[in-house]
Amino acid sequence: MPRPARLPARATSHDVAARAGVSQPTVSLVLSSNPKARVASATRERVLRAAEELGYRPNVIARSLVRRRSYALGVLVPDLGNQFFADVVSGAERVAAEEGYAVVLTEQRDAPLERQLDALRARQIDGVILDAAGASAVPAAAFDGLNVVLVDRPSNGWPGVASDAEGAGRLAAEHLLALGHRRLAFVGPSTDVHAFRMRERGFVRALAAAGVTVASERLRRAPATLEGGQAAMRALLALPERPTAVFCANDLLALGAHKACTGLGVAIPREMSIVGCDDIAFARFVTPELTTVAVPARELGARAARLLVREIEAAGAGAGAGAGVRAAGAGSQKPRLLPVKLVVRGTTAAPAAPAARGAAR
Amino acid sequence: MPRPARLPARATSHDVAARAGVSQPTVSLVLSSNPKARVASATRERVLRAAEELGYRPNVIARSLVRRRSYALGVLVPDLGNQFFADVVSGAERVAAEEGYAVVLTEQRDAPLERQLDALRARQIDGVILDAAGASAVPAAAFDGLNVVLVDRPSNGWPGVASDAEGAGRLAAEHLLALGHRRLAFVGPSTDVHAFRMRERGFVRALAAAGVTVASERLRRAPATLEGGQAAMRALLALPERPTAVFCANDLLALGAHKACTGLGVAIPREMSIVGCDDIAFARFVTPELTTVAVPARELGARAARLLVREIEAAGAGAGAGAGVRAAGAGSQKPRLLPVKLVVRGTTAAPAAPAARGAAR
DNA sequence: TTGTAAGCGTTATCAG
DNA sequence: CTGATAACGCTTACAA
Repeated sequence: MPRPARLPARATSHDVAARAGVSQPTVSLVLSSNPKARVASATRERVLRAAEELGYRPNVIARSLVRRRSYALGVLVPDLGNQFFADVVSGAERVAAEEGYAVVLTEQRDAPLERQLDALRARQIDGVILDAAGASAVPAAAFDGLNVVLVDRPSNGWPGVASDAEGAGRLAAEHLLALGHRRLAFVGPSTDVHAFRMRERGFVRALAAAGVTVASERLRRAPATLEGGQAAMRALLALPERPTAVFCANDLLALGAHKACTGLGVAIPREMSIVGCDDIAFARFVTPELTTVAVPARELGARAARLLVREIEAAGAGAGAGAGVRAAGAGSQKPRLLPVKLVVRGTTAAPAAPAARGAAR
Repeated sequence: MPRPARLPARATSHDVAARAGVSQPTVSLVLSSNPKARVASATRERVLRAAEELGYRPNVIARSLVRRRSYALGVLVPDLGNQFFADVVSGAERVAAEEGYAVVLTEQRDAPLERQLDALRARQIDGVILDAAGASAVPAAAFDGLNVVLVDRPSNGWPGVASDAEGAGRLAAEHLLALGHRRLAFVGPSTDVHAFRMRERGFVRALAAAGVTVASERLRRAPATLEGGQAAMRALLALPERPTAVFCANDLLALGAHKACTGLGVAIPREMSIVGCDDIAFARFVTPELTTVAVPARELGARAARLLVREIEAAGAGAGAGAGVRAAGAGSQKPRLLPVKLVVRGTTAAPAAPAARGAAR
């Protein structure tokens, strides 16, 4: 059947070749900017002009097929609705674009991680960025033959980037201690997300180092959401001995706590100091603004992408496709943690009545 | 050169064929679930088993090359950091996944739209979802040969999905009028984003219909951000005749206004009623919670994806690739607007002192 | 320096 | 019903 009259069907390298009066591979040579491509500058010129005139764009799919590389990165996030993850994706996308890679976005949802990875593999994805995938035993074989970078979920098996979550907890503790707080609380989810765990640990340890402990009834577990934070704070406020300050594992929780206090007429920060973690944009939306520990989400994504691209190109150059199995690759793997930063705003102050001595010096 | 010892190199359809003792095309027939593929159930079984045993996954890239379809959708958003867009992407991704398409995410940033589309085209993207691209004259030729769906930016040239932005403005107006407000203000950006424009128009018209006008000094322009909202509200509060209520073009602005009031000790809603638009998650984070008009962002994305897929498959089935030029395709194009919904929460009430008559009935 | 030949892994169109 | 055979558009030796 004669192909239906199709508008200017995309020009191929053959068309360019014809127009330039050269062979098709020559076109490829000229345009692929292959280092060892020595073509007479005369013909190069002709080819370039022909390509220009035809508006030629190499077909990435065809290139992928023969090179066995798609120049695409998969990015897997639990939930785009979470500002933090959206930022990570944004950072990754920027770098990917700079490096000439496309980003194939996949939201985790309910689907099993294994299927998702499989789908990406079918597309010859060059590597994937895995964002805070619950440490739940990943089959490991699921990663077979894939270049992987983990975000905020260190693993001795695969390279990754993470923020200094323990440091975040420590900063919060030191800040609160310095203000004179001694009766402290912590609110965090019970899931096994590494970053949350470390924030808690950092907080508790820094306190311990100062001789302060968090009474178990002041250590509340709650889902990392607004509602979780509200509920936890209500429980805290109902305690016979209220804490004077609380550190929340993320800003959502902190904002929930903030809301609970406001709703119950508990003055922030006079009666209750609150410290969050992440520094999402909305930390500044409430009154008083939330004191929090800033985590560079975008930067996290950017580094992950950079690392992944390096990994890919190393693997690609060397042993062909089957890479990604061994961990750090060339050993250049320094699991350096991205620094976090305390951002003091309006939700923290010295405790109201007693205890206002000590670290104040 | 002998290929470097590579771990279980992905099985191809040839491998499956060999193992099943059939020809390669047969494998393709069996696995592509082609409707008119009548293969003896005996061989079908064998093929399926062989594929299973080898863990065979068809190479989507190869398929794309010959079918001239990538089964991938491009999604272009201005800024993932904006909760609203993130939701649109999320909705689109869900549907795309259901329909067997991957999502290639691109953030607009500074890059010219034209380049971005070109990059997508090079990847043989089957279509793109364009999210609130500023109505700034898009070269039109940039869309050549692409299936496009516009989100929240109606165009007579291309199909799209949008929310009932004008209705949103109307709902806000009616709500405020019903509460007895007569001295009203509007805050919105000056950019030519269609949805914002329509929200404003709906608001103003509904008021006009009730014989109420928005004095020009109570119509504030401000970037659609927290800061913009704050600044606008401060200006409003400084007016000799303060409005008793304000409608903001989106929740970010409303939250900014909220914050300005709280900071200045203006009681919400007693002294100032505020209505936002979008109903992002954070509308419930503040105290009192924000009254707003809910816009189904996720649903918007979902519909866009659905529409795009339909468009693609129609084009693919019919006239081959060159589609997307004419607008609605099969004319099934009903630019139905997604309904919005008023969500009354804590930031609206009857005005304090006078004027509390009228629509209250 | 440039052209020829041979794939990459599929799908599609035929004969057998 | 199944098996050759020919693309799809490009890269990469290898020859001329």
